[in-house]
Amino acid sequence: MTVLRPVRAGNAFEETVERLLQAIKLGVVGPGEKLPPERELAVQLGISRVTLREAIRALQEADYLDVRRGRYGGAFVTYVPPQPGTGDLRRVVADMGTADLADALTFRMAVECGAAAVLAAGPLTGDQRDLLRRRLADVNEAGAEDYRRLDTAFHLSVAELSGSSLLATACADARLRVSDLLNAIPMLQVNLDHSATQHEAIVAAILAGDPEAARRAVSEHLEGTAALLRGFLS
Amino acid sequence: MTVLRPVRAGNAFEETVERLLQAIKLGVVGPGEKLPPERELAVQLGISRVTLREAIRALQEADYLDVRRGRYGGAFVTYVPPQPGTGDLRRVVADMGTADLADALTFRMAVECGAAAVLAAGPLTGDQRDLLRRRLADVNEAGAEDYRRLDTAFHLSVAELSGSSLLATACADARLRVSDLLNAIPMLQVNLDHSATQHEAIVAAILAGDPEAARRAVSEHLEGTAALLRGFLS
DNA sequence: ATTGATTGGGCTAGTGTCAGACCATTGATG
DNA sequence: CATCAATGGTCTGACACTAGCCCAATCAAT
Repeated sequence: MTVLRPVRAGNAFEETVERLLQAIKLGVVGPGEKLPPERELAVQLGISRVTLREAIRALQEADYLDVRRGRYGGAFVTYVPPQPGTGDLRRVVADMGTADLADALTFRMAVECGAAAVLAAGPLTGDQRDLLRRRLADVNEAGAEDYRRLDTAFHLSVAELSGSSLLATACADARLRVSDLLNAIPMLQVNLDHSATQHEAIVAAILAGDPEAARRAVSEHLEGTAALLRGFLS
Repeated sequence: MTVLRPVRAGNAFEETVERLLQAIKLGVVGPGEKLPPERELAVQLGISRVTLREAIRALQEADYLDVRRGRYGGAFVTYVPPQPGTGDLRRVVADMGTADLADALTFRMAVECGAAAVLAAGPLTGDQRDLLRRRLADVNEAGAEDYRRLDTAFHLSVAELSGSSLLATACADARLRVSDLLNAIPMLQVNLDHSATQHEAIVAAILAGDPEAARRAVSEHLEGTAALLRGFLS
């Protein structure tokens, strides 16, 4: 039964590593940037500094972080997303299992469509409209190294602007579950152009305040990604 | 930022109490039924028996459970959902905060609409169709005491049949967040009739394989509940 | 009445996690 | 060059949680 599932996913250390890995892989803290100071971060994550430091050390040893002491020191992100190639995709899928893959794609479709619809339905301030346009522009101007990160930022912005933190969390979770997959598929210019058009459509629908159109636009966009995945797998 | 939120909601004891309360309030284990044996349940919840027992004792002292020793003993649910009255509603809302309320309603709307659409889109086996009809019939035949529980079961069935365990979990979570509210609003015959019609529409759309209609039907249904809440609050 | 299986009740030793204090290093600033 | 603020590094005592074991109660089957 769904409700009598494990109370916690693992011990505090493991969960913390997972979280930091999320922040890094999703590009919340990009390459060269640093995590917040330990004391601060520990509070944000609701754990003790000791546990946080263990997690940081693990990521350091796995070459995700470079930790420097002293003032202006900190834990700097060294991880750069791998240049994608189709070769890895099957391995990534094998790692997560096809059932989980379908689950993740379905979940993502549901929550992101929902977030876009909610956002389009509500009134938007000028700042919010600007942010949305800014993120859209960022993706369009992005080079190959930054593309995934800024694409993620765009999608998460839609979720966060919806005003529902539960939805935003769900979208972040969903995105994370597919991020390894996305990183493994090659970026072809055709697909990038296609995505750009779809991103435009999403923003247009949201700014126009048309929930149905927004939902449809997101749906088509994500369906495109899913189709791409299936294409590389078959 | 969404991704650097607390790693754990509280200590194991608190989270366990919360979970068991979920199971009880959502009617996963109905009045008079008993929880699984401690050793078994502890494994399911991924916690030690000691911690589980503390949680059970807390619920026992709060009169949710009656614990009996010996063979054929166990932790029996004594909790019966309170007969609803509008008086409590304001207090419940005050407890959770209006921002959280809006968040919960939004989240629920997104995930349940998504689940219904997914379910309607996919092919359904005969058994699945039967289960759906069965749950619908259960709600319609339910007496006042069983109504909320069977209504929950109906909604959760839609989510679980969608085949996405992530979505099902999200729906259960969403339902839980509003369950206190639902329990606090009075059940008027008009509303029950209205809900019954909407439930029929949802099932019809799903069985017809029409995702758009299914989404719309769920949306109207939940919007009705939300409106009802607003009505009692204003 | 006896037995045996099932279940809750309780104990202990070991490990995980926490809060808080203090130390060590770094580099900008005066 | 000395200072100082910000930051990572380390230690300690307390508490939470776990695994595993054995005890106590209950009740159907014999």
